[in-house]
Amino acid sequence: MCGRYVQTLPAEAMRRLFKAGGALPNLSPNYNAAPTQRLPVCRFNPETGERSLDVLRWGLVPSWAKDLSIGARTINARAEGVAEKPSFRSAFKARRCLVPADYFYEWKKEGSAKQPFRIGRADGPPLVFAGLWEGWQDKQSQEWVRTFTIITTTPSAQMAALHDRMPVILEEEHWPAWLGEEKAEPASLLPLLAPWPGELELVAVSKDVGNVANNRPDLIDAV
DNA sequence: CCAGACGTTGTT
DNA sequence: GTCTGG
DNA sequence: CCAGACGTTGTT
DNA sequence: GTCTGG
Repeated sequence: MCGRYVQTLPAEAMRRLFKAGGALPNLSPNYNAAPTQRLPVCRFNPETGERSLDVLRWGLVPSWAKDLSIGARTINARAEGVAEKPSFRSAFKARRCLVPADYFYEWKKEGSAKQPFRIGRADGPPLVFAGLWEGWQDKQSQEWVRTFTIITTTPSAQMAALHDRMPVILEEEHWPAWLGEEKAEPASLLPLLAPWPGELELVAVSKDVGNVANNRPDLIDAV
């Protein structure tokens, strides 16, 4: 769950949202953000004491991986195992990030067909997912690739009608702890990885969103 | 000791 | 890198 | 998450 | 049916 989302926030809006310093990413609005793509996340840099906006590859690749291919299957990390799983535990301890989104997409089975929905906060602000990031070095080229994953949890009462998982949504008051700006035992952060209890807006959209090659503003229009 | 795995999703 | 299974 | 592919041979 | 790529 949470394998596709919308990310159209202008860099300047993300800078304001997170009060980030440093360079701004130069990205086009993305109405069909998919695994392996480069997408913006917010990280805290302990050396500068500032938050930064950085463009990472979606699908966390552990440092020990032989190649990037595992990243297609690590686009989500289950909250229940994030502190223990070999692929995620070191990132959970030291490399947490925030992932901004306008909406995420969810497909509902309707008989043999699948109807996509866009899901966003009913009260206005963008979604901010709890994420983890990791660095991986290509042994051949020596180049570093930074990747991220979105944490999932059990669904809220509202989302349970649609699916059995949902992405972890963090409120602003919890961003400092999640980013590691405040000293905290990683285990003390686990309670944050709970289903967001607020109201979400579900809107049926075009089936065209299924094909990652499609990326147009009208993908988020109600159908 | 070495070899091999290391992840999520949905569906039956 | 680190744990599990054989 | 969905869409689209889904193979072999020999050689270093 | 199951894996890979985006």
